[in-house]
Amino acid sequence: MTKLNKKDIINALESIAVYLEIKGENSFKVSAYRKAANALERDERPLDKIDDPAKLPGIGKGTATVIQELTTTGESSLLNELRKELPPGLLPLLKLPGLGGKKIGKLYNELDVVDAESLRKACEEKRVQVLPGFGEKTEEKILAALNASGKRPERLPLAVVIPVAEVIIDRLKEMNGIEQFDIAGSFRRTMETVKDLDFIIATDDPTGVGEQLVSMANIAAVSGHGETKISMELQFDDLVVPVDFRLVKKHEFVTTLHHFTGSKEHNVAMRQRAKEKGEKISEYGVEIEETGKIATFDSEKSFFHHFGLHEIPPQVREGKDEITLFEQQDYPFIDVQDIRADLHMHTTWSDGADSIEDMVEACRRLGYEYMAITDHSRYLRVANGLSPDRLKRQHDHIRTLNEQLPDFTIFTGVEMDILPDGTLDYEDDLLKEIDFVIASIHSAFQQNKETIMKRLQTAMENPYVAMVAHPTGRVIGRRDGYPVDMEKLIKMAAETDTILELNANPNRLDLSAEWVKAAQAAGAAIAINTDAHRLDWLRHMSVGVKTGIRGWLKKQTVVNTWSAEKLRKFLQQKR
DNA sequence: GCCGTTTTCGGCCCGACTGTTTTCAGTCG
Repeated sequence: MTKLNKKDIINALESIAVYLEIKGENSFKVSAYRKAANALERDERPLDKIDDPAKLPGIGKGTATVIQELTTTGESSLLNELRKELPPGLLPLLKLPGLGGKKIGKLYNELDVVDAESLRKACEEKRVQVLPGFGEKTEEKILAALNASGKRPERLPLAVVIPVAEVIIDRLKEMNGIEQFDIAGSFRRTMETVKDLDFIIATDDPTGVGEQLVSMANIAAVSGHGETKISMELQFDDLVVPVDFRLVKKHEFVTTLHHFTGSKEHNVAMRQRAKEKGEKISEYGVEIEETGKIATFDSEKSFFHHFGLHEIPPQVREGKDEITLFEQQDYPFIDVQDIRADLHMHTTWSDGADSIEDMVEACRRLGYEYMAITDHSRYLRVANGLSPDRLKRQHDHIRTLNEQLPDFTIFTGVEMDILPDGTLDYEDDLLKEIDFVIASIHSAFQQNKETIMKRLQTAMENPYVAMVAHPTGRVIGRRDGYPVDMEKLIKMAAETDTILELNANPNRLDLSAEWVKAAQAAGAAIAINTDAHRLDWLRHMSVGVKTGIRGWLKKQTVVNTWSAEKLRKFLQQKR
């Protein structure tokens, strides 16, 4: 028997839900299995620490029995039964847009469709359009979806859609008849990847605004155009981004924004809370059932207040325990206003695009009190890494600049490579002269976990290394990074007083939110830095801060919210 | 299938849009 882990069991429950859906089972029964899978996923304990799954909300007798069976035998008789009954090739069909359980069930029962290939054949032979509930258009759409499937990634990295969102925002600002707009969805929650972009627009003239929207540039297709909702695909070179617009009245804006910000689970939890006090939440407001009156709000803050809650930031609206937590107290989240420095950036001295002077000027304009210039060390030749001599010259230059700025501090710094053999790129004699030494891995990603951990350990134990940058080396949607034992790394960071970076570049977001949470809990210090290689990347700070909020990051944990003096003292105690 | 000091039965979050219909089912978020 193969031992199943928690993820396997969650997947099994989800498969059962999909099979039942195709079978045409009661939709509430179907969602009961999905809910059970969710409940298991949301609980942070490992499987063997959950002695009675039926105690979790959403898991009852039936699903608990299935979980029990999966844990003890590695199989589920229900799932086995369903697999015998229905061809597994039907499951992926649910991903095709426009096809749900009911339609797939019909296709299977009436046309013997068993997988994508037989579905394609049925469409090509025009057997689908004659089924009741189907038609010519449905058949065309299915065929188009089959041809498109697999060609496009299901979710797009945040970094890829940020520029698209910015273009749309600029266009909305130019349009007539828009009173207010904001972006919602997983983009607003600062998820690492998003499926589409959702914009909420307040207007008295939905028809006029709708016409302007569908005549925008870069539209590849308009897939839906109704009174209050317009769906389209925008195309920029090879990149296709699905975008939804919701058009509502000004007084409905806040509840619509909240609704489409989600998450779905958060909304469900909020609605349950509303129901308990005899109210009903929809995107158009809160209906007081007794009087039939609809309450609307002028801010999300007052919306949450209405339910006896402090304002919950979008980034933690996950439907976990945030709602009960915000009943009692506010939470001291980090805020972008708290940031007083950026401690990781590059200039023309290595692979940056802009001069030291320009970076300094930009940081001053951002309202920072101090900063660190951290170009690459000599090992990174492709990035024009600095020899000890060039580094010393650069630091002399920085000190001169610093003297001219009475109200601002530039830390000398470097992003020093941790070499493949585990040694550091510079000697201690040189390092001890530098204010802020970052250690990073940029090479030999394929080494095993033990070797990588040895390298990181050497860096962290060095008294002059202030911080480890982008701790896992991942690039979202492109590469996983090198193998790191994160729990051990976090423990070492706390023990050696080495700062861990939350790299704010939206391609990296490294540490990820979940590890931010773990690092803070373990007492490690965190810095949020942009790693800017050009002036306009300095603006990524807010993405980093929002990712921190997703990890429940508090202001006090973040070293670049401290004063320059406090940070210097912290660095000194390690030396 | 899950849930419950108003309920152990009868609800389950709610609404928009499309393509099929000829008043609505299915899908989606």
